[in-house]
Amino acid sequence: MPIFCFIMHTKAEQTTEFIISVVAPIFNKNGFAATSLSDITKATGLTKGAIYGNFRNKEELAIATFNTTVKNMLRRITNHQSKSDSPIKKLLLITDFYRNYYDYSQDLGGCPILNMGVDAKHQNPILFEHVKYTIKKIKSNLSKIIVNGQKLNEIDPKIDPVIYAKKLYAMIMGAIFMTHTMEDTSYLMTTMDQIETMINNELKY
Amino acid sequence: MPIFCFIMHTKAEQTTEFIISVVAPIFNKNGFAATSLSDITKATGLTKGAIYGNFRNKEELAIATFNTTVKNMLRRITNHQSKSDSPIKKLLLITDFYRNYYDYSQDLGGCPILNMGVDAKHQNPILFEHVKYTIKKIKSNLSKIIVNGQKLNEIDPKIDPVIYAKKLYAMIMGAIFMTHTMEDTSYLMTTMDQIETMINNELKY
DNA sequence: TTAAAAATATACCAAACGGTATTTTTTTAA
DNA sequence: TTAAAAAAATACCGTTTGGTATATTTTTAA
Repeated sequence: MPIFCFIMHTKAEQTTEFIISVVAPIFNKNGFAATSLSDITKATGLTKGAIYGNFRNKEELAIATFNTTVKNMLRRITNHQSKSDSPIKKLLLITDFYRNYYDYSQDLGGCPILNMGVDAKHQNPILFEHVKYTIKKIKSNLSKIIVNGQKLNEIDPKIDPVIYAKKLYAMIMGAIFMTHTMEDTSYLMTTMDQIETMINNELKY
Repeated sequence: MPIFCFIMHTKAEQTTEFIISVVAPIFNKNGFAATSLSDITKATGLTKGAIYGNFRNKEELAIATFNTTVKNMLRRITNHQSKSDSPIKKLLLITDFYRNYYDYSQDLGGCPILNMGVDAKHQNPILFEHVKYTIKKIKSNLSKIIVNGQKLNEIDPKIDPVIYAKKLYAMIMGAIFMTHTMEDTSYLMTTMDQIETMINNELKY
């Protein structure tokens, strides 16, 4: 008969979570190939035995760290945009979220979608698929907000939701790349200004 | 007394150029750490002796490949925008260039600025400086076109050239990232549409 | 044609790589 | 408290890593 355990996690679960939390920013910063097992053991203070007892191999660990980081990030965005029911205001809450994205993503070791999108493309097809899946989810979230805005007569019905979602997310990713590469948050700020202008001038009904 | 040699290159120069041309897309695709000397010798058909006879180490070779690829790319953009003297038309020629950028950069193994910007950031400070320098050059080119457009009364004098150049280049880089990651050129196309709309609606005087 | 110089190939190095089999330690539940 | 089970540490594996010293080949210019 199984024992239901609500608060405590087993030792294994705790270790697994601990490894992920410590290793996630390392993989995010250095990429898959440039992160070695010795980087991982050094950072965690654990031995290879412990790592390979919790993860089948380096790849599985890398995927777990990416998925965990992204899951936390998506929850945060969802939380943030749930502060309003109005689609237009939801979009403005998203630009607001990304205005603070540099500080947030710095703690993660950079933007995981950007970093893994570039890193995994020619290195790790499975990890790369996870990146694409994540982008599809975010894009779909954006386009659903636009569709909803059209239903509620907040957004111009002539707008193509999918195309506009693509445009917006490309702009966001570009601002993230430029801000991290040039270490200059004004890229994020001015791009969010531009998106807000577009929301007001092109989207609003 | 030196002999001036206009057509022929010495054997060494030929080999150096050959190595760069073969290895450039490999570094661009895989990144610095994930490209091994054996990748390099395999692709060139040369031995380590030949490689290390032409380059001090792996890093110097990586920098040489990046600089060569970028130099060729910048020459191509410069060429393209020189087809008009009008600043507004120069900007439209740049969007036109990036509409074809997916096919072009595919041959290079992806966008070197995007790939190396992400890859080198936590791996190779010298290479990363080269990326930043390149971005500054491109951004400065854009802002000079805008300044010139204001001088010629083609562009609204209320526009801040540096801020607008940042905005435009962030959008371009975002479109490049999305197109390469999702393997979908519509990101580049719709972003260029948007930039052209901005040129016509916000920039034009 | 030939000898010096330059370029390339060969053979080798210690260190680090990802991964595994085995032993020791710790946790678990009776 | 204790024995079984689970987790972590240790010791080891073959391979690959970037790099170098030396030998060989090729180019160069007299």
